[in-house]
Amino acid sequence: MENAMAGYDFKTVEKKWQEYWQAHDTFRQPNPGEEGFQDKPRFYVLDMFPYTSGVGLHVGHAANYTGTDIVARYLRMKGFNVVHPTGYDAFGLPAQQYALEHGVHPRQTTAANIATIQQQMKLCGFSYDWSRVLATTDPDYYRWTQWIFLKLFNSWYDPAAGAARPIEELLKGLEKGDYAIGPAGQLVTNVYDGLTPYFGQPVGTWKWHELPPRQRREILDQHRLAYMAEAPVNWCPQLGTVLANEEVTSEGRSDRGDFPVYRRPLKQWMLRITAYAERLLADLELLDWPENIKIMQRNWIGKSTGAELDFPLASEQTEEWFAGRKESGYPALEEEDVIRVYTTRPDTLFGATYMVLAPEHPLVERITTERHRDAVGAYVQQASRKSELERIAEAKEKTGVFTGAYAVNPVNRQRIPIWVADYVMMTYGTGAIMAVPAHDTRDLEFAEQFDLPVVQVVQPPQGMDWRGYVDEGTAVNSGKYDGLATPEFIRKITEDLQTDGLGRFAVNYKLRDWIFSRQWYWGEPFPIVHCDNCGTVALPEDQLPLELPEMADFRPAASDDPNAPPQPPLARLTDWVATACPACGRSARRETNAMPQWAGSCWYYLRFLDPTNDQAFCDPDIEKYWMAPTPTNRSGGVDLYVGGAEHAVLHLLYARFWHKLLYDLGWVCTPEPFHKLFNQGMIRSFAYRDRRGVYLGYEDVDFSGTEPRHKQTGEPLSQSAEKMSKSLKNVINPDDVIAEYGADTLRLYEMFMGPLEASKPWNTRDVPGVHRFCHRAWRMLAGDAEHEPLLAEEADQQVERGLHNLIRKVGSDIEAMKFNTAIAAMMEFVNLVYRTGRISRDQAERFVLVLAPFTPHLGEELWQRLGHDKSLAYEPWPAYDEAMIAEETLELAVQVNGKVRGRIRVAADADDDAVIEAALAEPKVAAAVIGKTIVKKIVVPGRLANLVVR
RNA sequence: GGGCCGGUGGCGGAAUCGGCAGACGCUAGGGACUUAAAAUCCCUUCCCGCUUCAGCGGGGUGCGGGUUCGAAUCCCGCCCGGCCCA
Repeated sequence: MENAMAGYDFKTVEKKWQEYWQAHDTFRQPNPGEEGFQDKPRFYVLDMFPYTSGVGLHVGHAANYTGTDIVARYLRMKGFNVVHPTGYDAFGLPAQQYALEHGVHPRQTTAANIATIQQQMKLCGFSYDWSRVLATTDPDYYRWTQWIFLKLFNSWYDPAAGAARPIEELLKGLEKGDYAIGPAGQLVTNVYDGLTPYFGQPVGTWKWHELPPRQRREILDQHRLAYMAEAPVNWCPQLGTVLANEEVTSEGRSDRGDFPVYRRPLKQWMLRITAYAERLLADLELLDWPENIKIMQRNWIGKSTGAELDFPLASEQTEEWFAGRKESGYPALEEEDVIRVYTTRPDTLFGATYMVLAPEHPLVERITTERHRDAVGAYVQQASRKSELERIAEAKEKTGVFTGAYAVNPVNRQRIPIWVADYVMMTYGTGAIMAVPAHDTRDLEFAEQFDLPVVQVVQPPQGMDWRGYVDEGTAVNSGKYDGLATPEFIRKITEDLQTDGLGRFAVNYKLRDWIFSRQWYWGEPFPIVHCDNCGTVALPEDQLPLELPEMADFRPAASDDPNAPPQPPLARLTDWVATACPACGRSARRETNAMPQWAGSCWYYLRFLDPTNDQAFCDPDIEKYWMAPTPTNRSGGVDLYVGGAEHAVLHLLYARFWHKLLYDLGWVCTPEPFHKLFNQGMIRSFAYRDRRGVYLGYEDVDFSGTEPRHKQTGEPLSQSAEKMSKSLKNVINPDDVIAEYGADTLRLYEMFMGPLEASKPWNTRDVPGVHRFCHRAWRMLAGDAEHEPLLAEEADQQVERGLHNLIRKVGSDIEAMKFNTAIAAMMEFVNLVYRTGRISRDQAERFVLVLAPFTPHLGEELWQRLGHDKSLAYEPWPAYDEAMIAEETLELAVQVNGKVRGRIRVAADADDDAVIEAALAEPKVAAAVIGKTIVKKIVVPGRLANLVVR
């Protein structure tokens, strides 16, 4: 078998060209100002870089990277300067756990994993510019990750400017008296002298110079974009760290290790991404992204409009209180004896029959009556053990307890009970809700569970049950508002509440600030020092990078006690922790948390542009050349970014946030990092099960018949396309495919399977088909032991026409990322040449150039055999001539009443009358219309004619 | 429960704007070449029916309706699957 295929020896050929590319730096792309740089249009094509797991690349990565590689190779031939880099995302919990499991330092396992992946990438023949490679774990790289963190730390979000600005400017503003300080530390613009009710109570407003130094520092710290705050987090005592929501399973356990996870308030570093909520939402309009990804981001940001309003506690409420409110207006901050709620449906206020506080709500403790104290305490305790996901997921069975306290519905002065229930989240809105069971699904379930009153206030359209009706309708049981349509009602009642000092219009976002610290070892250290004298102090930039210190035992402090204090591994390095305060020189302590896994991937696309710069994260002129807007890229940023949809929200949102910060501060020239985004689909693979449901590996399946059978027993097996996983025994390893068929075949198959964006199953049986095509292409131009090549002196006109058609088709398909149909067209062309029996040298060369982006090794080797001595990587993409493609005569289908009755051949430029005439001359058509009246004649140029008869 | 995407032969898929459904590849069957096998090449391969053959007729893109000269494609309702959010 091997012997007969001696013609195309992919093993030798692929090795030869991989070595050639490496030796000649074929894909090195110089930057502007560098030697060898040519002034040409630019294109930045980027893959989501891989996480350096221990298992290397899988076929899904290979599909993604092959797609971008084809685009990069094509555009180089089209005359673009193409920057096409890659690197490694290498910090984080998976790498640390992998290292722990293997008893090796993560530095070593990471290096080994990087070496494996890089080897795989080179074996696939990807045309990366290896002079730009980086890993997020390189001190030269994370130096700038830390630098950007310091930019966050040293900035505040100026709502007036709608942008981040250096914290010094805030300090200046405070010193000059542009701002005063409200009672909660919030900024008060001095225009109204701090007395206007809109800005809160006039009492308790301070001027900057009136405050003691410590308080001044705290106020500045409160406004930084990176700040420390107590936040409810997913605490996993056994892993000894805080986990991100997506690292927690729906059962409330850790994704890694399956340990219990607890909700617990802990002081953490936070990034103020919420300041950017509106811009992150609005700027989606600038982007050429798949609509579903934009929708996911919009949902995640979760903007809603509605009203914020106050329910006084029944114990405090008097008519004087309401009169006072009308006098003083709606306070900016929640007062002590009121429950503030956010609702998108203030029109349902008359139907609010009870209230619910989140278990973490600060009022719970204060308002619970003696009789209910034990039950409430136990409930709050129990709720803290559930993850947020778990609380949301428990849709069916609602739980909760009565506090014994009552609030007053401000519009009808009714006393309504206050409950505590975990279906209300402290992290959404104000952590308290007014419950309108008649028109809210969860409130209704709760009310039914605990037998609370349900009052209709919305009249649904005819024929629908009002109970549980959540959409818009007409107001009922709502006093003077009865009869109003929902939108009008919302506007009216909110205005009235505002007049009465009881509420106001409000915008709410689901987006939360980003919890940015982790209690693990394998992450970027924070460039921060804690000083008793100066507070939280940034390291000066010239002290970066703050290198991650070596640790023999980097195991996190695991504990069975959910209340034990976090002990980041770095805290055990007492020599390292002890340092001098950069501000005052006295002894101080280093921050011992580490950054989360997302940090490094937030800006890597910028470092690729100027990876060795030690003066800046990227030179501004270089950044401008590669990122500035172009005619086809209005927003600016990476021209094409390809990766899986699993990063639709977090990575892409975090990177956009960091990019906007750098944009505000003038470090980058575009508001968005990635102009065009493309999501490749998941590659699944067939899994085989016997009657008992036991999964079988491919080596145990007999594929020879029409249906898969068990190799040993002959039992028929069930087949289903599943996500690849060890337990389903259906993992396809790209290295194995390369060993058996070569990289060109792997590339070709992955692109031929179907559209890149579609989810599709790997079918091992289809691989030889594209492999055969490689051999056919080779034999066509180079021959083998038994066959002469089809190269001929004289060009065939049919082949020439087919070639022009092919050049056009492949070019437009690559630009549309439709690689599967491009390959089908190449197969058709090769079939045409075999039928014709000859192809001229000149035609052969153009065909090879078209083929090469897909199967670069085969392309280079054939190119060389056609008499060229250097790589085809920068050869111009062949041109095509429309006139050559146009046929002189066309075959049209002729329909009678929509059914095809015959075919005619007419001149390409035949007019409608000529087509109809030819159609009627066709015997089968004539037979179908005979004796009938033709009532309508339709001619679709180049396609068909349709005669409507009666 | 809500949102988004999808459902086309034995399989992966194709069909630019509403215009010949099933390109291309695989599988399977048959044939040529061969001592034999592999490789290669050729033919058949959506379903049903008629026909000795050439060929002919009908149905068909998850299901049911609709719009249209014409629907895989557009609209309405339903079923199923996937992803995201709840």
